[in-house]
Amino acid sequence: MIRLGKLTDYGLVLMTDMARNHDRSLHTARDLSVESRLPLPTVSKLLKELLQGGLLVSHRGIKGGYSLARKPREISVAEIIAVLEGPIALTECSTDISGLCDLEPCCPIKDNQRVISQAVRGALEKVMLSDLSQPLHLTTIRNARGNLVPTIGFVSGRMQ
Amino acid sequence: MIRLGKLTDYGLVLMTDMARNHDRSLHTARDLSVESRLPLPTVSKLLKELLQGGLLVSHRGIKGGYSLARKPREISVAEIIAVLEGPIALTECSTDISGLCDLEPCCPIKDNQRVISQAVRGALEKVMLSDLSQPLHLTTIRNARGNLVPTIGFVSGRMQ
DNA sequence: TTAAACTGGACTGAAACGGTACTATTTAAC
DNA sequence: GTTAAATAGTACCGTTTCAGTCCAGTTTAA
Repeated sequence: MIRLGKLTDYGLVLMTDMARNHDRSLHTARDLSVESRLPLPTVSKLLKELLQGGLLVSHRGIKGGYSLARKPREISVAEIIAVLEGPIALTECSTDISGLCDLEPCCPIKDNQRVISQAVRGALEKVMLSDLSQPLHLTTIRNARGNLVPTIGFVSGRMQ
Repeated sequence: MIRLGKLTDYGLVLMTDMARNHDRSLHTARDLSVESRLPLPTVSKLLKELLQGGLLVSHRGIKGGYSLARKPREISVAEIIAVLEGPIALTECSTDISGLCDLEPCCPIKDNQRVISQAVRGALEKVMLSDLSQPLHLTTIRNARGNLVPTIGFVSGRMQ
């Protein structure tokens, strides 16, 4: 399974939450912890990283907090992942930093790895934070007949 | 960094190698080990997994070996990765198996995770093994003027 | 001055991963 | 029929990475 670490997943949750409540100018780590049901230390850690990655701006001191550095539609999922997991590449070979792979000088598929990484990167760059935050709230969704129904933990067939 | 395990990377190397030497009907683990410069036990292990995943067919006994189950253009990179790493999903939540996530009943972005996973999966399904094996051999590539130049460990700007 | 919030770094237990070894089974060739 | 070469299956272990936590420091509104 190609997978993101849990922390990156949580990071996406936090970013999505901030995008949803975009009207609120400042989000404290504590608030986000409660809303996301994630432990405070973890939330705090993630916010720091997202800040350092330039995705958030912070206001220190009491009455401080974090807010999105840009509009949700201007932040791609690729960026968020890159900040939390490093550059998006499927192997060390695909990174721009060289010298990490033993087979480097004669690696048979080095350039092909780039093809793959680029495909994934391109796909993720097209998904924006606004795409994650707007479409469906989990509490109510519209069913096939167009009626609004309360839903818990069930996902519409929209994507599949 | 979204990344594949080293073993998956090696698996791609092996599959690519078999696709390149597609004329040779049978490839032994030993041959592939020499060609790929990968340790024999590792190669052997990978070939077993690729076999079980249905990507290879095997012939046992002396003069045995492995060969591709289908033509290179009919095997996608997504399949290879899925065999070696499990289903392509970015988080446990994105898998069809449920009940793994604590937040499952009220996860705020569960359906959105699927959007992301689907984007990546779609991208990888479009890249076929034949795309990896044919385009450029590392020894010679064509430069901007169309001249064939010997190249070692350098990649053309084709993708970027 | 105080309390609430961010900032930075360090630490630890657990899980995953890479890598290897061993044994059994199959089969072509002599 | 025996042998040697190859696949098939399983089990193991050391290393590394990851998730998660904690603490001490800094900033700033009230």
